[in-house]
Amino acid sequence: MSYNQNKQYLEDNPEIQEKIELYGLNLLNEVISDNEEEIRADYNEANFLHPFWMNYPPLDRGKMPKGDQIPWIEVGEKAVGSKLTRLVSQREDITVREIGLPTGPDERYLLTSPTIYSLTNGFTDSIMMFVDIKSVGPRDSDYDLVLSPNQVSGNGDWAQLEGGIQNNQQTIQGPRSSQIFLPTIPPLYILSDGTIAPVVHLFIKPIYAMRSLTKGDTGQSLYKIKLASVPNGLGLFCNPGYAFDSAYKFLFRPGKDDRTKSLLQKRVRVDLRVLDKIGPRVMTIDMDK
Amino acid sequence: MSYNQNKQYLEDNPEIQEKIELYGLNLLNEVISDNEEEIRADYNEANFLHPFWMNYPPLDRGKMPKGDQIPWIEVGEKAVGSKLTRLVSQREDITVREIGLPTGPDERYLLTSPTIYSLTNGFTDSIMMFVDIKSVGPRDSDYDLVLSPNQVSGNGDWAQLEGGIQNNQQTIQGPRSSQIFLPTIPPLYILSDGTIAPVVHLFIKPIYAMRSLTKGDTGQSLYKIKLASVPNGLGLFCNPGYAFDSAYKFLFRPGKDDRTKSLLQKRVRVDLRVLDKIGPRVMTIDMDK
DNA sequence: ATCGCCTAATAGGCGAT
DNA sequence: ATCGCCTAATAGGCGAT
Repeated sequence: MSYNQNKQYLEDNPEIQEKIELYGLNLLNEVISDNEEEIRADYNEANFLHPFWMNYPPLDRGKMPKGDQIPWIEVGEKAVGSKLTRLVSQREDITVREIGLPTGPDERYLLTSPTIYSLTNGFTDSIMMFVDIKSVGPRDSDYDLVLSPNQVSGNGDWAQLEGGIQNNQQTIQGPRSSQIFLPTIPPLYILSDGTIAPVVHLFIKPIYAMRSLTKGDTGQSLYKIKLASVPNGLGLFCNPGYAFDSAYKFLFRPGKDDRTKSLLQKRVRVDLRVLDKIGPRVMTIDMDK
Repeated sequence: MSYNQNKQYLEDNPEIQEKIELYGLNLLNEVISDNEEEIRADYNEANFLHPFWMNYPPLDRGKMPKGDQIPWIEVGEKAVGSKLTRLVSQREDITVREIGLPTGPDERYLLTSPTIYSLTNGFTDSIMMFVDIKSVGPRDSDYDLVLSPNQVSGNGDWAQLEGGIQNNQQTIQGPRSSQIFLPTIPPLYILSDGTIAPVVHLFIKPIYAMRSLTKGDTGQSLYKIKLASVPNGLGLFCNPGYAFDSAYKFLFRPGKDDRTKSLLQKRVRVDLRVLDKIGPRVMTIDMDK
């Protein structure tokens, strides 16, 4: 049970976890800056290619779609999300491994680097990168993340050897409403070769403009990218326990699911305005041409 | 409308399209062979990590699940699919770009290489790789692919400049039943910089064993990987028109969707036993330890 | 061997308050 | 500003015939 020992160490030394979370955040920020041109070009290429998909677009969905918007989810997942994973893997001192897991976010990989070794004072040279792409257009909120249980880690207790890790349910109290949220991800993994891999949760939020609304133009083009680092389960629920700190009230708010969704599977909202108060965990990058 | 000119060229020279399809197939095969160890290790790591997800597994789905199987979709998509994309991008003479598109398969990217330039006699140096991961366990067929409309290209007519590309609906006649299938992907793209990118459709089929069934063991481990190259829309429906050739009867069979699915959105089955007759388009790689 | 019955998980637009 | 109403698209296990 080297798991419990290492979890305890991370719990007792929250500045270590914070360092590697900011390392991941800054890494994505750097990679975006270094490749801004390519990201914008490939994202906006979807508009140029309109004749190739216009007769078979992803169909309107949800409640009362206005009809002038095209679901743009996959453009961001590929031209930003997959691309950044490749670009990260090409960095000089970084090694990437796609470790098998039956659930998790869009992009997930073990990232190994001597930089992590020195940031953690030799505790580990690896982190489990959990990166999800969260696109929005001009009609949805650009200041929150809607997260599924499989995208958030919890306190990660592992009491019985045969029992596996377990997370506590959290009551999410918003200004008007409340719900339960049950994160399903452990705060760290111990791999078969002994690698200690704390989980780092990053979110990439491509924000697109609907040019029909602003410029009398057409297409949905990349406007901004927001980056966010959400603390892992130990930081959120153990030490320092941001989720329970009144300084960060409404960090979590109820998500987008309706009452037909099973209580324990509901998504939660993370408010970037509040997350930003915890530290330099939110970045906005202008991607407009 | 350089599109029509280039489409015509490819249609008139089906051996060119075939060459790049086999190039893509062999590329994936090589990359798997060269990295067999890593792929197997990362895939099977999901079993070692059982304690980390056992309390929050992906839930059983579909009709009458037996209860001893765990949805293993994402293990294959990441430890095989995403991994192969990264490994391809690391090849010496290959460049990868994640071109934005609102629909398509799991992995899609523009692949540029001098090898393509010479294979096509200078027609183009690039192909649009459309790669989908299709996992199965011991209780599903290992000899067919179930393909969504967004994973298959069609004849790709582009008549009116403003009209965009259009594909013909196909009637799929199986031994017992029939359905309509409407592919939604064009056989080639012309990018904003003039790049001609014929679409190459490849399928990676990780086959896992349920060790509880065979060895009195536990876990779902990688057993084989099948690779398949499905001809693009020009080859299938124009020239030579494999879909209509009685030598390849039942290449397509009805898919897995039920009658509630809109007629034009139904998936189709591609029979690997028949596909194999078209040429060396199916490969099986033993991945058992 | 054929084929379709059947449901989890993801995602974010947009209205109601 | 809050929050939940609401639906497309993907996927493959497994039974019925």
